[in-house]
Amino acid sequence: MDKKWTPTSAADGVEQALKILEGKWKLVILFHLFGGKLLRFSELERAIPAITQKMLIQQLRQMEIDGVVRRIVHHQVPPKVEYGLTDWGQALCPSLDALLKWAALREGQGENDA
Amino acid sequence: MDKKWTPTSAADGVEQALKILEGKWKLVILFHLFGGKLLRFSELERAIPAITQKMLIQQLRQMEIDGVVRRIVHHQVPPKVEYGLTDWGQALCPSLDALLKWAALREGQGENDA
DNA sequence: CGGCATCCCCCGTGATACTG
DNA sequence: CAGTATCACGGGGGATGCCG
Repeated sequence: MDKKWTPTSAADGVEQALKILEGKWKLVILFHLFGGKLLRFSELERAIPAITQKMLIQQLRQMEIDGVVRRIVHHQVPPKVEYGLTDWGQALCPSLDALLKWAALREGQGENDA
Repeated sequence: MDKKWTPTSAADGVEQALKILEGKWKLVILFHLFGGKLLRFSELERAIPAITQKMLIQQLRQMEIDGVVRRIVHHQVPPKVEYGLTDWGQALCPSLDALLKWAALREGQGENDA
């Protein structure tokens, strides 16, 4: 399976996966769910102050559809809904972790902030 | 250095890095530069048929500014310009690789195509 | 608390044509 | 070949208000 994949053919499959992560907030949300944490809607809102409810729920829903995020509803009042990663979502952790390390590397590199 | 980073503080730094990868084509381009390959402008164009010149040069420029991509100009006619990853860009390879593996995992998972 | 509906605006993106 | 310039558009994303 890990034969000499041409970048072209590999990229083809990758682009599909990439679309799942597309969007301004997907990765940010995932990072907060990183490590199998379960977070309530409001917790995510507070964790990502810059995001709006609409965007949060929208991206959450899309990722749920894409099978990356799972939604756990607790039928009670007041309502309580938690979000976490699916197994496949967990499989993203190595990538997220690598990304985390990469970001940390930024110190002292050619950072060039906007 | 790898003390107990709170996700909040880590995410703060990560979000900066994430913005660098934002955009419809950044990752796709990076995947084609993956492995230290040097590609000419026209080669990238052909490798990513769906992209327009404008988008290609735009994303390339931004990534160059962000220190992820390097631009090698060969002063000659006809003009020849090659693009590759910087050291910091190379540092993204583990992430890209992990992403690649994750994408491959998609077979037989809960794929749910749009 | 968690979520949906609506309106609206901006900017990311695309198409086309031109230049060094 | 490797860009730049310009115009146009669509929808992603923001603000606000209401509902179960």
